[in-house]
Amino acid sequence: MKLAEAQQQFIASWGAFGSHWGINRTMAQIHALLMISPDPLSQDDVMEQLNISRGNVNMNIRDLIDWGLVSRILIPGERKEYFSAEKDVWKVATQIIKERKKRELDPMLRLLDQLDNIEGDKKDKHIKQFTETIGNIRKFGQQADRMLDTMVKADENWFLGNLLKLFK
Amino acid sequence: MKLAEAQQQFIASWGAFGSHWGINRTMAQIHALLMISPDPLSQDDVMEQLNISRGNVNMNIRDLIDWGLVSRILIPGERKEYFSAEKDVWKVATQIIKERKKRELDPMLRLLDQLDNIEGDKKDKHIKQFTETIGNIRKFGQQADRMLDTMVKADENWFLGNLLKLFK
DNA sequence: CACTAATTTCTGAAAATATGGAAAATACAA
DNA sequence: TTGTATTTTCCATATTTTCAGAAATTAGTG
Repeated sequence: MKLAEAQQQFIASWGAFGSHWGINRTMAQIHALLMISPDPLSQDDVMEQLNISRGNVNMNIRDLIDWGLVSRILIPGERKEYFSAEKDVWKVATQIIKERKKRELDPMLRLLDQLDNIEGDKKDKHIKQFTETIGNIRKFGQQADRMLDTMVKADENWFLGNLLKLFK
Repeated sequence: MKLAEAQQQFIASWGAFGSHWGINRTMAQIHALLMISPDPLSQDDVMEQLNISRGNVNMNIRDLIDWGLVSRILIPGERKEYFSAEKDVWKVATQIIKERKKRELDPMLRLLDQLDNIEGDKKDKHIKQFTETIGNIRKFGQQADRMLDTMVKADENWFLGNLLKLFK
């Protein structure tokens, strides 16, 4: 397969993939493009290669920077800003986990804490089912929370090593 | 807190939560409602409690059944169908993992396999960066794939037990 | 069969989201 | 300053997604 074709496919699929994960298509495509680019790219480079407008590129690159997946690169003597993506897949994954945990899991757990105390007859089946469901989701969420925390802090080799032992 | 209020909040948040995860809001809300209902509900019950149209309820319940999260319940003597959600959180989680793996991770890995063989000068930095990125994502994906497989097959207690040992 | 209850599909409308491109703001150099 | 390159914001438009409600289909009943 030719490089150009493979690149196109990868960018397109990464975009589609991302959109199943709450990340918009364009943002994921820009991310894909930067991951396979050996050198940092400018906004104009991205515009040209993906055929999207300046405003769109700008917004999405800013989001990627917020997510900690892309960083600004200043090239001495150049006035333009350049951008480069983290290329270590482990770091990309833990960064995404960290952010999503903060934005989604943590608030959900806080809500579940609040919902845990219901007034009324504990024997009522509606109350019983509700508190039981909430309680179980909470317990599960807390486990997941701890596991993800450890994972984010961990070193890749340590993690994979232990994991392999576990899942032999 | 009153039960009714807590239920409302849970349903609303579960809906919002789901929409970050490629599951549409209504579908997640119906799922939430069924999880906290002690008895199976009919389409009309769901319509009434969530204020959504018959068509919408029908479509989304069908999707939930496809995902393996909800099952049809036939009550003898009753002509209506009733629906009930899996309430074991571990089963819910593994079911979702299983489905998403099948729908997203597996196709992505298949694509990456294809993209691994690029024609051209292996010294070219574009080719080098591309094959390296693809290769790393692939390796990572395969690890995740194996881990999720094990997890899906595993029993909850075994899994959590081992996990706790690992993440102490 | 015919009649009715219940489910499913379909369609256009509405809401939400993404996008392009111009205009405004900023940064830098002379 | 002033002029120019670059980035960022803004908002009208396009696209996608969600949704209600009607129509069509299916299944149960006498």
